Amino acid sequence: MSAGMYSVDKMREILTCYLEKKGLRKTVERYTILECICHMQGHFDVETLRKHVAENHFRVSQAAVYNTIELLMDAGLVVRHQFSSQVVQYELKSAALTHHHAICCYCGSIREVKIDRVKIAADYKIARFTPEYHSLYIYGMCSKCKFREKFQMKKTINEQQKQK
Amino acid sequence: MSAGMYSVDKMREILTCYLEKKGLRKTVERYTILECICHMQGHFDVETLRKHVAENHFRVSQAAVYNTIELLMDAGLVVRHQFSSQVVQYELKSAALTHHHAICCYCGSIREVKIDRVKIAADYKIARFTPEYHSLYIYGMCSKCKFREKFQMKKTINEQQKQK
DNA sequence: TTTACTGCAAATATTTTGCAATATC
DNA sequence: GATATTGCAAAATATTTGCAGTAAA
Repeated sequence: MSAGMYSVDKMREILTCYLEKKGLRKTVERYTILECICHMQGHFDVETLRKHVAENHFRVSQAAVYNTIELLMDAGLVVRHQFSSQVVQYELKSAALTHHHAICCYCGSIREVKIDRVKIAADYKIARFTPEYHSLYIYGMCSKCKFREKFQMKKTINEQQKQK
Repeated sequence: MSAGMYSVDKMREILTCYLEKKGLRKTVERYTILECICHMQGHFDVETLRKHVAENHFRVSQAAVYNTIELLMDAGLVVRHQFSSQVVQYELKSAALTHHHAICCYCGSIREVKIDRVKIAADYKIARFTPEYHSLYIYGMCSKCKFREKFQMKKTINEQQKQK
């Protein structure tokens, strides 16, 4: 599932197309970062990505990471998520296309859920707007928290954080 | 539409209930901030809210604004959004319940869209998860950008920002 | 009277920017 | 060779935290 529906090669190809169309340069950093993202499972934040790049290949500056993520989003290869925490998360778009997210408001856990995207897409026919991609975030209570609640042990994220 | 489906009084009541249940204090700041949010149209960020509070009522510290927004989210009165920009936006939950969001990837504009929430909710029956609320973000191209594209004037958000 | 909450200011975290060096075209 | 892109470090922005003072219960 690491690279979702597309292979790493396909991703590189899409990036190349995008860069050529836009007249941008094919730098080693851009391809390296893309490849690292493909090999990371699921969601990631900027810092995690940077460490992953450093561990596996070579050093890339913070600025380049930010630049490249923006570029990859623009190229339609990566999408941004903001779940309950403060940290912005990213994900390969081709992976994101295979699921939605169920977020527990009580422990902050995030679960990927298979939901028929076509069915949902069919529901929104918006006048004067051409949809390209959609994100559905479902907030609620996971089974672990439901269980805890039964035994009067329910804690919200706020309360958990205050304990620190 | 300022307060969505609920009146300001109803909101205050919900807050009171929540504070009493949790054994938290009914401070002037909490009620003032809630009231300001009710009177603001649509989305807002922390800084805008702070200014609005200052203009209309009295000074509230930044820390208190952050604390209170967290608390209001916990109370189920406010929801958080992260659209394309870096700035986190908030919205009254009762208002958010009346629409979803169509976000233009090319100019960053955000449109509220009426979509049958019940229909969407019916589509996700998740095992071992109790849904309470969901957000649907539809990314695509608005009519203005579609028009611009026709005349080879298409610009992405990235390109627009670089011009600054 | 107790202590949760606020204001203030400093600390931390996150993202952007300016500029010289470098690598792509 | 021209210049887009990088690395670096500093600046800007956003959020959290510690602590003394204030006010809710």
